[in-house]
Amino acid sequence: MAEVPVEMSLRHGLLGLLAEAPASGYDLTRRFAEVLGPVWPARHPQIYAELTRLADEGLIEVASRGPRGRTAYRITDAGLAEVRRWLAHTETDHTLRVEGVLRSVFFWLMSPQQLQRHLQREVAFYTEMAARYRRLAEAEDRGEYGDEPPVRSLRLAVEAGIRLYETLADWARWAATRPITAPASTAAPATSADPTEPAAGTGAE
Amino acid sequence: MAEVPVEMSLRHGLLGLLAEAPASGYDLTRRFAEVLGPVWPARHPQIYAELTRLADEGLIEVASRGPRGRTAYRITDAGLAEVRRWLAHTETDHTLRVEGVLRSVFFWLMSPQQLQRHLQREVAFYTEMAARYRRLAEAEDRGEYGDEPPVRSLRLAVEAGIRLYETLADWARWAATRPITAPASTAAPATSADPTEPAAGTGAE
DNA sequence: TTACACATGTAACACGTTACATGATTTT
DNA sequence: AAAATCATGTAACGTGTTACATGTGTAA
Repeated sequence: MAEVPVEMSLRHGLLGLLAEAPASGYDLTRRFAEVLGPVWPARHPQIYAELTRLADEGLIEVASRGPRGRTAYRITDAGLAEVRRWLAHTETDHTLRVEGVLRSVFFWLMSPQQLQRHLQREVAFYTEMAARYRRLAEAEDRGEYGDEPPVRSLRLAVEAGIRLYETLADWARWAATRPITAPASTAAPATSADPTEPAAGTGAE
Repeated sequence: MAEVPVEMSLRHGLLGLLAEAPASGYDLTRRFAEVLGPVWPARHPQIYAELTRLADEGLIEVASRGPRGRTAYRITDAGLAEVRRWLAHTETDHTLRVEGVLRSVFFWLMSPQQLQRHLQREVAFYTEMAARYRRLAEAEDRGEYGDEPPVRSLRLAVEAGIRLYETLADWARWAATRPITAPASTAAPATSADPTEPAAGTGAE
């Protein structure tokens, strides 16, 4: 209680999910993995630890105990107030941390062949993710999950997923058309003895 | 040398920057803050610690010592090989971690007023960041930094910045038009007595 | 009866931030 | 002479991952 206010997204993510309905650490781990994974990953040890802390602080409480040690938690009034405080009265941390973009700063260290291969894989990945979120959005739009406020909120996050991954796919496609190491006339020349490529097999993969 | 291969973006980010030219911890801290900050933040204690480790492992070496204890490092052949290995032969970590999107999952816990206010601020922030990157891109396109491969690479990262922030700005604007808590007819009705708004001050902050 | 999904946890370590600390050179 | 900037570092802590460990209930 005499603690300084801390910012920490996982804790508020858990509180937010529990604001919808009681859930166990196991449930929450799955929701994080399935829905929030790409936006906010969290493994079970971290989740269980945080739940213990939240309970100690009175922001959540045990709702029920089930079969194999299953412990479901319910959010308390204090917990609800805390998520709301976080949402409405704290600054969003705007750090992005996109490794795919960080790597692009160093593309000049790759051979044109390696770069094309890399960007193709990136495009494939981002496209697939965009499609996955698009399917989710369509299911939601078909009303498969109802249209309660929590579902409408989730729809927004899903839309962000679609748009972000589409943007990254477009970006990677565009990047593939830009000459980096070669002074270049138009696009990739495909063949060239390249000193950046190690002689023999790359080993793994 | 008998170490297991580790993945870790900061270390490769540093190696990548040093592949361009020798630099000190101070220089690298500034480059991370100025250019890579929004994509990959790193504070000086982490950078100095990592530089020490990289030097121990022979991936970089002291290039020169300057005025007030300044120590510039240069990448070694082993270091160059390591960045290249990372770029061409390791999987990109595709985790996004965007707090602004995580928060959207819980928008239903905010009053319409709070939500509009929040989204307005988000739009403002993302728009400003997009503009900042756009200015950088324009300077690069004007040739102000030359057109060497490292600059061309950086141009790609800058483009990603523009596109990602624009996407987020658009998304936030779109989100503001979607009814969450109200069953709604068209757009935001602006006034409504809302039980989600706590009566008095929320306390701290 | 065997395997699988459910369910929770600990320990060790890797990564990252904040606060503190120190001192040198340069600019005003 | 003071302030700003350069330049590096330590210590403590917060956050996040991996590997290990353990046991229960259900379905094949």
